Amino acid sequence: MARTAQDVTDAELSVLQMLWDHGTSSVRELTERLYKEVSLSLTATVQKLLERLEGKKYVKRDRKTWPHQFSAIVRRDELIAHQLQTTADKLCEGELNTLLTCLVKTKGLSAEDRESLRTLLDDLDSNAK
Amino acid sequence: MARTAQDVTDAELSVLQMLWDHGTSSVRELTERLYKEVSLSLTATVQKLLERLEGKKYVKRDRKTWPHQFSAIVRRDELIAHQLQTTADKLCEGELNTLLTCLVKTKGLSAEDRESLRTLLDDLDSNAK
DNA sequence: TGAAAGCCAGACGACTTGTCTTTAGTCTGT
DNA sequence: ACAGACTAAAGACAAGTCGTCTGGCTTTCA
Repeated sequence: MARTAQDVTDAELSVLQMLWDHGTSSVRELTERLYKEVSLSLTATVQKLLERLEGKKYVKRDRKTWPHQFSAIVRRDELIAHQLQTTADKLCEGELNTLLTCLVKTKGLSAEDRESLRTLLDDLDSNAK
Repeated sequence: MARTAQDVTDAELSVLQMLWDHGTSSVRELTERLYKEVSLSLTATVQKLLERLEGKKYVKRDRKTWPHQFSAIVRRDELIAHQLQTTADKLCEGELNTLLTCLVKTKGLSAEDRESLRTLLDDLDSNAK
């Protein structure tokens, strides 16, 4: 039994970052931004990464345009939340709250960090009301 | 270039869980708990996992006893914090606060969850004062 | 219609990871 | 002190991942 596949690999993530930062793009544009140069092999690499991201439903492709236009269909914070949920499942039996507590407890949060978190919680409270 | 190695793999984690739950153990004990049976190959597998965990400084081995006794040298919450930091580094440029914010924002925390978090923050405040 | 670019499928090599085999070392009861 | 049983250590191995590349095809546009 070999290792379990990662949700998003490093190379895939770097493509996603470009899509988040610059919006809908073509393969060429992405390649230029990522590698500062364009070649047959490099664009093929990006193509493959996009293909895999498309399979994972993190990116969508507009096939009606030429060249195809790619855009992210997860937001950065959604992906983060998903990753955290995965970690929670593995280490805390899915208890996100446990994980949050561990996190807040163990890592040194600054006073400002704590303050902004508290504000955030307040907002949530009033929305939920 | 292949993928970057995982911090703790699934099989390694299951060994760690046993150490967390039952404390210092021998290879045989771990094997029995994990597989409900003992064989040459299974114990060798556990042995190898322990060896790798030792290399990662997550487990220590007492070579003075026979058979060797193994124990975890990270706590569960330390490992969790480390995993989260890794995620933060990858997705938020290391900003743990950003990650926390994303998390709290995106995932539905219950009112009780929010309350316990707030209490936790209060505790931290008074300790830090 | 021919050149330039993009699309796609498949192949590849380096690496990871869980498992197993083999050999050598250590303990136990008699 | 020796047979038998167990443990330790090292390495091999298969299956899978992942980033990269090649080569053949399609589309666009001058």
